[in-house]
Amino acid sequence: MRPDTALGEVGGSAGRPLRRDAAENRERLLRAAADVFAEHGLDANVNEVARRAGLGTGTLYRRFPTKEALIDELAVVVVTEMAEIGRALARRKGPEVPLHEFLRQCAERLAARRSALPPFWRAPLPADALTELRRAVSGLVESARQSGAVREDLHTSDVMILLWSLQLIIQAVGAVDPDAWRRQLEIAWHGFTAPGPPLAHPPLELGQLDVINIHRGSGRSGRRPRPR
Amino acid sequence: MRPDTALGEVGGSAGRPLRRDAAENRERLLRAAADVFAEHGLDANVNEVARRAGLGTGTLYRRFPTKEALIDELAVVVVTEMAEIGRALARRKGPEVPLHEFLRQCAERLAARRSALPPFWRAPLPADALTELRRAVSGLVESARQSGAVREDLHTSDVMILLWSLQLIIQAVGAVDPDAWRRQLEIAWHGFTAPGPPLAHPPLELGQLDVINIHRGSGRSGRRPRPR
Amino acid sequence: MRPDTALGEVGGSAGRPLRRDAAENRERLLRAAADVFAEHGLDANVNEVARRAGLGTGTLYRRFPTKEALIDELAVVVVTEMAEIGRALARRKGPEVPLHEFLRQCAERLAARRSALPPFWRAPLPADALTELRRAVSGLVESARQSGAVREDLHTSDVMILLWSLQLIIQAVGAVDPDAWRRQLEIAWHGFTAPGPPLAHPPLELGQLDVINIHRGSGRSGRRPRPR
Amino acid sequence: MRPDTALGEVGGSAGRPLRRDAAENRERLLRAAADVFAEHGLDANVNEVARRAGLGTGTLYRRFPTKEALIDELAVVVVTEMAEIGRALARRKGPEVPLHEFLRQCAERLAARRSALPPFWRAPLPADALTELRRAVSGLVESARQSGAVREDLHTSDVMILLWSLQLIIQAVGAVDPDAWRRQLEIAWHGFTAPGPPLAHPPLELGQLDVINIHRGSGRSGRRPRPR
DNA sequence: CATGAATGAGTTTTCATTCAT
DNA sequence: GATGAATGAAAACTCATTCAT
Repeated sequence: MRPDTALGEVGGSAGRPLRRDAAENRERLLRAAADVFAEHGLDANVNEVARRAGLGTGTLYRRFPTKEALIDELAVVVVTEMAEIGRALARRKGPEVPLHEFLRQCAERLAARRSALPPFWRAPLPADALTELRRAVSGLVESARQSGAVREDLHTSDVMILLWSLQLIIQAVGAVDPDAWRRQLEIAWHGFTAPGPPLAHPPLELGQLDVINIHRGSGRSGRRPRPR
Repeated sequence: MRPDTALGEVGGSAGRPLRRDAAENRERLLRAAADVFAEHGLDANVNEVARRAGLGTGTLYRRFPTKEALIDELAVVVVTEMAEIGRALARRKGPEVPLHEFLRQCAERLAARRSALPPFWRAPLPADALTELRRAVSGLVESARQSGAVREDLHTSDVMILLWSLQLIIQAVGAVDPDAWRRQLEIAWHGFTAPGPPLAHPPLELGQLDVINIHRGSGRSGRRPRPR
Repeated sequence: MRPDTALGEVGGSAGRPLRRDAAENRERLLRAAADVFAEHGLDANVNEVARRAGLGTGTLYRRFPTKEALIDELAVVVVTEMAEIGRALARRKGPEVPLHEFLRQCAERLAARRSALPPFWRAPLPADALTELRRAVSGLVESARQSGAVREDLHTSDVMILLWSLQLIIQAVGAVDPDAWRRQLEIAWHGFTAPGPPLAHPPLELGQLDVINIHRGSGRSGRRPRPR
Repeated sequence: MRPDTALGEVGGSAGRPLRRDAAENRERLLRAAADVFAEHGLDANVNEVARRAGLGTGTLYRRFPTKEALIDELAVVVVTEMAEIGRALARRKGPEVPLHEFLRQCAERLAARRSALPPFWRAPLPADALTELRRAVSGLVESARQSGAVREDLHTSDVMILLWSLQLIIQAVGAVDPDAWRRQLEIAWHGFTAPGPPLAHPPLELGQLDVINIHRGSGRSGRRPRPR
């Protein structure tokens, strides 16, 4: 999926420590951050991230202005990936229901990236990334509804919430059963497709998903830069 | 719905120190903790909790030996409440499906306690409380299966996971739409009841729910009590 | 006597931050700690040490992971110095009794370092340092015995205990009479050299000196580092 | 020795908890304090002392206005005991050297009271108690000198310092060898009695022993009462 | 009088962020 | 550009002392 464009060695000529390319450092830091946050939670030490990336603290701060920004970036990576999955499936023609496949592939990616998930809880996510995802999901939901694959009144926000729930399940019990999400997705899909009278309760407005509040970055914790 | 014995108002008109009974202080602290953690997340300052309760830090630490213990207690309150709801419904005879009513009432309680939820994420919860809840849910699932209200292969762990998901939804978007969970529960219930072939994927073992890992309170900071 | 390499002045004229080398900071911290502990005892505030060194608390904790470690290091410096004095005298050829000279020089050093002594009480000292000292003393005692300078049954532990006593005297009354130890050493030396029947009571085993217990730093307070 | 005058039950008539006599409480507290301080050092918690005495904190504070006072009292008990030993021996007629016997009995008492020793380090000791001890020791030294049992120039302060050293030894290694002091006293006594030219260094003035500085109660630590 | 709950300043330690080298 | 030493505010927790019951 998303090509790791920045991963190739860019090399240098001097005999000293090969001038590492900025883009490569960025990748190293993101990978290290994913690991460290997965192990210790978002409270993990930012120096530990730098150390794990084999870089200095200063370098980390050159790439990401704050710990906040680093975490956000991790979340963006995940969300962007899911948006791309959605767009790819929308293009594809075939007999299977793209929405179903989308959920499966997303969960698969989430499970693979399990280490990068803690930040996913963070909200508000950078708006752009979320908007892309929402747009992609909307299209899939629309076409699923039109093909009669899911109930008439299924809403995009219902799918978004399912994604969140799957993410929760993967993060929570993935270590113990990496495939636990499959059963829950199966059940949830039954919920999406089961026939019956319209749902009694209205869906969440999409805009409301922006204010998701899981604590972290809302109830500001952490040092504030020292004024000089 | 069940009087708010655990965290509810404990009398007193206004005056000022109305006779600070130890038990009352405990309640004040739990209420304050619920509020503060809801506002700032579990990283919230413990002194803030004491201040909000109108008590000294030392008093808080007299009741709860550790920040950890305070948080756990908050979670236990919620879990215990749900177990009680389950036991009450199991006793009740009537036409409605107790499991469905159980989920509704639980969600209702969770929504009412929205401010007390952050700690609910914590795991492992003290084992006793969880065991009670699991036992209650098991009974409800069993009878629902036997009455044919839900699919044959619905498992207790599926319901537990749904509870977690509802909790997530309430915590995440409850501020913006306190009733958002109703729709999601409706959909999920359809998933539980929809007819069809057996689920392709096996359920989670109940014991595995114990190792849930959400990273909060693992990346602990601050003093640890001096070992004696 | 021996240049003050360990804690002594480390150059720099006046200006201000003269190039804060890590090693220099370490010395500054040790010197500050010696002073502060001498003034306020081992219960002294660790922040005060940092402040006295003109450094931030964090810097102190970068060099010494724990207050404990800082104190230990101070003790090690003193003990190591005494071991070196012993080794130097063992090499030296001459008419005087090296053991006597050793005691004199040690006391002289202790008196000069009076401000650094509180931690010396701490036990158990890091084993290596103590072992070195014990080995050096053993040699001196042995040769003193063979030359007939001291009684046949003088034991290394007797000398170690005398060192402790001298340290006590210096710490206790040094402020009021910096030379008080001279008289006590003189008396004690008479005790070591006086002829007569063998001592009626057996010496302490050397290993038993390891378990010395003076209670300081056992009644620990404050944060413990987070376990990794 | 010192009769435990206050130990008898004083009894009460009411059916409720026998009104414990104030004097008895005092004794209980002192005994508990000795134990606790011996176990944890002078930094030990004052509540622990009360608990060990089976009394409330308030009761402790009714008997001793501050922790400081409690500690001082413990030291006074020991010093007073030694003064009494001295006076008793001064009265006794016999062939043995009373000073030698005094040191032996003192050490014996110190070893027996090992648990009460930590406070003995404290200085300044309450003046009255020390004065008594000093007076008693002076008499013994004087008569020992006149009988020719010890060197001409032995000074009272030399004996006082020996007492301190013995105390140190007992406290430090008593747990491992309760009789270690016997050998050290033997050696020291040889130092007191060995013939030879006068000591080259002058004795400490007795008054100077008052300013002994072992840290604790000089470099004021601990809470200061909150001004109201 | 005795009790023990309450108090809050003070302690040790952490860690996001800066900046001299 | 990269580094990692330095920083110091903030956090969890303790405990001598007070005082309502």
